[in-house]
Amino acid sequence: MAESDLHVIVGARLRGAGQRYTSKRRALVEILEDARQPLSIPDILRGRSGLAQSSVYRNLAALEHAHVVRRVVTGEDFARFELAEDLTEHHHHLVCSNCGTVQDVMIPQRLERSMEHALDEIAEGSGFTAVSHRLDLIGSCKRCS
Amino acid sequence: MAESDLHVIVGARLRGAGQRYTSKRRALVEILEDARQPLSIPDILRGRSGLAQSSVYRNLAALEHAHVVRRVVTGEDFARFELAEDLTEHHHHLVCSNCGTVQDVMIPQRLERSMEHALDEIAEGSGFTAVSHRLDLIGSCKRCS
DNA sequence: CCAACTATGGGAATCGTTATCATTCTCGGA
DNA sequence: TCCGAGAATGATAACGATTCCCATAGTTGG
Repeated sequence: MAESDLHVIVGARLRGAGQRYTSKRRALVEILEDARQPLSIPDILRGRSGLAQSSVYRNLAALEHAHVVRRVVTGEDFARFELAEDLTEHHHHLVCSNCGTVQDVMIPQRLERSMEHALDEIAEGSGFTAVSHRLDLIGSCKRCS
Repeated sequence: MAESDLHVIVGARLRGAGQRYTSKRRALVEILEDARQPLSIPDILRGRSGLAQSSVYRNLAALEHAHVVRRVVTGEDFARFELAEDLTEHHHHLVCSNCGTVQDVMIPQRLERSMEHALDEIAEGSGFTAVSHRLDLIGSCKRCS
């Protein structure tokens, strides 16, 4: 996806939610785009967003509500955020249970497809309407093991 | 697994961690065993554990450390707990993004196996040592949809 | 029965996250 | 370009789940 396309799409989604696409929010989106893994608020504040902590929280909430970013739950005591999957690519996570870092990973198309198929059946059988799935590997990252 | 076996195993694991298996902790284990889905602390306090809130937290931490219970992260603002998988059965979760409930579900052995195989390869290729995996379906439960 | 140690409960402390509010900025209309 | 309404920002207070602390009660081994 071209750089400009991303901002056009994000802008459209924000306006659709009655929000503006300010320079601060653009900076936030760019920081998330450059990262190769979901970022925590401390990570983002360390970056050069030029945003106050309260604004980072508020803007991430706004972006999440506009389906631009997704909150990733990790078990650490703070949340992590990444761009929504339809702005990047469908992927999963390698979660290090020692240091808490999360690394993006993709799995073979074939497996992804057979998994989705099976999950649809399961959901249906349980009267559950599945919207998405989340597959994380828990273990030790290269640095910790 | 017979009822008594469970308590024998739990007792052994706790003693192995230098802890006692008190009646309060036994009550906690039984509440988790009877539940068909991971329970939150409020859920547990509503039950008849007879435990103070601080003791529930402390005991769940002790049980988690002894590998008797597992903390389930859901994105709600409180955690949920379930018995460790080797005390029950390997399963996954249907997470309702509306009301927050989590329902246990099992997936076909065939898929489970091909998934594990693929995940091992992926982890290895990334220098990651996988210990376990987590597969959740996100969507709307029967009651909410 | 004692002594040492662990568990318990209540409440204070912690810390990530949210809400509040005064100020600043932005966009559209005149 | 200038104005005004509404949105965004930043500093700080409030909130709530979880953890910590400590005095008391219970348990275990000798």
